[in-house]
Amino acid sequence: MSVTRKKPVKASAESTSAKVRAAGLRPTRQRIALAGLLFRDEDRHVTAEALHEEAAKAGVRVSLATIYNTLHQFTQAGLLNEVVVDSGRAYFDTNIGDHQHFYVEENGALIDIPGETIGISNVPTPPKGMAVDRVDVVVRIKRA
Amino acid sequence: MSVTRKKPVKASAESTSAKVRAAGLRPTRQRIALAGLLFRDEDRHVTAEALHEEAAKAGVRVSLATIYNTLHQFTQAGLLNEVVVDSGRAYFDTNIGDHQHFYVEENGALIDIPGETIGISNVPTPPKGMAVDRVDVVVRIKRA
DNA sequence: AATCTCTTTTGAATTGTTCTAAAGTGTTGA
DNA sequence: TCAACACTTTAGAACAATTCAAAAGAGATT
Ligand SMILES: [Mn+2]
Ligand SMILES: [Mn+2]
Ligand SMILES: [Zn+2]
Ligand SMILES: [Zn+2]
Repeated sequence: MSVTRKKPVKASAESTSAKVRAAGLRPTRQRIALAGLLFRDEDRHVTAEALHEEAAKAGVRVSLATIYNTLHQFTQAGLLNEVVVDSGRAYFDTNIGDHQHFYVEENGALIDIPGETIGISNVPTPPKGMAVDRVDVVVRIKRA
Repeated sequence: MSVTRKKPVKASAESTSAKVRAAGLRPTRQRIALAGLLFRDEDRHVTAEALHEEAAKAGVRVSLATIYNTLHQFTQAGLLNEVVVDSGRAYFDTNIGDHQHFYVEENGALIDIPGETIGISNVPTPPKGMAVDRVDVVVRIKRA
């Protein structure tokens, strides 16, 4: 049988608030609204600017500074992961499980590659006194 | 016997100029000086700002705009590779062979991992109409 | 409700990079 | 050898992404 990861099908405002609180953060209007946008459906990848626009469209007034604060707090709380694929802007990922990405250089889109898919072997031992924090694999793709 | 990659042991001003010319670029004072710094010894990883400071220390007057122009031109000419490990600044690598990196988050240092070391298998097929451009692996390390 | 602490906001500040347009330099071929 | 042209460099402005500061606002606790 295949190991299927449970997706949060539909998070209520209640559980959203609880999720924020469980992360050790006060469930403020802004944090609840952003968590609602981020975690209501499928896993997703957002930039600060994109989330800001999305919030605006959803009628939620949140400053850009708060978007940045929130993304970083959620990341620190383990609710989000940061994905580094571009030396110009930061992406945040609601999929916090072990997985990799396709990165479409042309339009900046990220596509998840399930964690069991790619095999990575023989990662060398880090220099003395250092330990592996994380191994990131980015498959850059472009129009064939 | 082991396959040892040839390192450019010591590039003369002559050959540096030739290298720039061979890349289809006019061997200007700035480009020759920067190529000299970049390719004289071992493979290295630089940021624009770091190369700018290094040039200044070496007594070469080059504007930051020229550093950026040159790094991009060298990259486009295949003399350098860009390495994406930080969403805040761009790194350029004089090692253009297939290889991966350790990235020391603490101080921004990059350490090469030879191309034959890490094994990557089962890279999935990209979406229709797309092709793999490159697979990047970054091993993020921190103090143990 | 009073109070305390944590948050949000606005706008300025910073950082990294790109752009502009004017001045300078490499190349070519009389 | 040098004029003429194309390509380069430069300073500084402009931009984009992100962070910071200080003051106003809002959750939590009593
Ligand atoms: Mn670039
Ligand atoms: Mn930036
Ligand atoms: Zn992802
Ligand atoms: Zn390298």
